[in-house]
Amino acid sequence: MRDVAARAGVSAMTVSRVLKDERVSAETKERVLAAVRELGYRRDQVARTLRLRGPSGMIGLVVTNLGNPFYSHLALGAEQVAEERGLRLVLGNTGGQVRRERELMEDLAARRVDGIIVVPAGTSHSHLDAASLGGTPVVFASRPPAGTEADTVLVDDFGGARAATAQLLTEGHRAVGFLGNPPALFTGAERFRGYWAAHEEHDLTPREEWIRRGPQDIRAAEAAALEILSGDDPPTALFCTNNRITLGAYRAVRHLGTDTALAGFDDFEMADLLDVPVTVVSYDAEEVGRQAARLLLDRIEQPPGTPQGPPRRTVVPISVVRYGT
Amino acid sequence: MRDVAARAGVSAMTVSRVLKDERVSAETKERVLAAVRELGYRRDQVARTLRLRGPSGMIGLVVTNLGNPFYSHLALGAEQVAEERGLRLVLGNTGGQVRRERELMEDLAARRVDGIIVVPAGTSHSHLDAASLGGTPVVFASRPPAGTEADTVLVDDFGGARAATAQLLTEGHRAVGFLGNPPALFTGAERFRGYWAAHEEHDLTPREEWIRRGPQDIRAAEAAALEILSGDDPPTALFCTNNRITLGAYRAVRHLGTDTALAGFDDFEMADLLDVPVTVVSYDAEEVGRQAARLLLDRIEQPPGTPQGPPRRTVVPISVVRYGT
DNA sequence: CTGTTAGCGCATTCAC
DNA sequence: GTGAATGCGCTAACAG
Repeated sequence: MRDVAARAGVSAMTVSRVLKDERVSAETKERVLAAVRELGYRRDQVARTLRLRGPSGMIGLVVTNLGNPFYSHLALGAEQVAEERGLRLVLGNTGGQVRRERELMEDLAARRVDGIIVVPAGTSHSHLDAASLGGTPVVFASRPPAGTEADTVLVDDFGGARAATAQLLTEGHRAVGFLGNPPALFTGAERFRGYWAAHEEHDLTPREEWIRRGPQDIRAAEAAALEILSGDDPPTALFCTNNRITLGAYRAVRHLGTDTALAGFDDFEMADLLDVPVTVVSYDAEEVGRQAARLLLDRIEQPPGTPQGPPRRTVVPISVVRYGT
Repeated sequence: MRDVAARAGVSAMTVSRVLKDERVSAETKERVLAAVRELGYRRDQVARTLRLRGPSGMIGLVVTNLGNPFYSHLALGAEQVAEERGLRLVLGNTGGQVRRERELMEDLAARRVDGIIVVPAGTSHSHLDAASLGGTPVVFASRPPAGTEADTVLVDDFGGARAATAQLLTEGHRAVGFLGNPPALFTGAERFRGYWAAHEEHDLTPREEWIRRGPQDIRAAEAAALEILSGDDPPTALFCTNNRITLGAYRAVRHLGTDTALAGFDDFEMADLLDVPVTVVSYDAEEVGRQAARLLLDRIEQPPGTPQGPPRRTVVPISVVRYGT
């Protein structure tokens, strides 16, 4: 900046003003801009952030597994909103490890990110509290905070699971199995609740033999589905809590050649091409990211000193789509 | 830091030393660490980066579309390697717009990222040159630089397309259509070259009517495939340049009920469950990100003053997988 | 409209 | 082993 100033025959302060587009004579401005171009000068964001003692222009995004399309779409949505404000996204992948999560949050706070969106990993989230992070605002996505309070964006897990299960029941199925995430996961618990609620509303009680709350990947889901469907008196339909599991179940159904109906959380490409009827809970993963970013920006753009409002919570709606015959 | 120093009854300098684990008496160290804990002190990365005049501990990743699984896996791979070195990833999504790309690169350089991995958007990349970015090292991923030189990681586009096409020809097909990206895209051009080369090696020349070099998404690909397959003397197989297009082609084949064989770049879930034979070019997208990050780290960790070696180029291998009957 | 002074939070250099 | 001065690059606040 000094170099630019020297070349333009002005003080550093004037250069700073030109770059900020403050009141400077047109002529001086021209000279300074010329010098900037000639020297290929670029204002240093790091020094700027330090001096301004304020926003770094970056927001953190901490997810459990970027390889999962849900999270990459969430990231995309958050990026879109951040981009509109000229904010950059700093990414962290925890792999579901609480320790990594804690380190990441600390590191992001130390980098003075303006706020953090996090898909929390563990079951206790006191280390994700804004206060313990030097006041960095935090928004939870996909799973709600436990042991702290914060803005949150959720998917309608309960409603989606209930509606999809209800769809099967309405079609006449009376024996609907459940294949899905462990109950320790918020989404797993909610989706199971939905599955159960739909049954209650039809005055039915699911049979324990038809329920598997463990499988996490396609292979495990396939194995579990094979087991359920090979039992005596197998269910005529299966509800699956995510698309990996639905795929596993489909493999099993296809393998056995039964005409088991499937319903599952998460839409997927090709769902309409399977040769068994599939009901799917569809929602906009990008929208989860967008809403999270918006909640965060609302906090960030709050003038300092303003009393903080209570935590807000939004829910991204789902729709049930029925494919196949 | 001053607060911590005061509380521990030492100077700020000593606190700095403790945090860097330099020679400090064990007793002092203990007192300082206690003060750090009590005050919840966290060393400011921004000030640190400014003072050290060096590494910010962040690397930039600029991709065209994070919603595409290829890029999100690339990001995941890059994150893995960065994570090992304690580096954070700063993400930018260009949507394929050169203008956004230029702005992003500028911004990242201004933030003093240690280096940038970029999937370039346009056809001329002089604005992506390290020199024009204040010396920030740049690595190209998936597409090579044009109009500048830089380290690059590519997928074996040519080899993959050739091998997959050859597979079809070896199975006896003599009429193989081509469905794919426009030739302006590096990958599109390379994959077309591969398709063509396989034919030459079999002393064949593909017919123009079987070639569509435009479709970019599933719908367009489906339409194009329907067109080709509905013509007189349609091909008995199709080579598709990416998984979106393969899916579109599959829809068309399924719709028409022909027994057209398919081959395509990119593996995808369920490829083995389709009811037509599918040959797929499989590769590790995460590995592209990992290798890009490694090339970048090699540059970054080069002690300043060391003469820069020539640009390096690595190619991620592919394998051909045949599914179905 | 423009320049000068001072300091953001930290770490390097030199003293002690 | 520890402390005091100095400056990284930039910009508020206050002159002029």
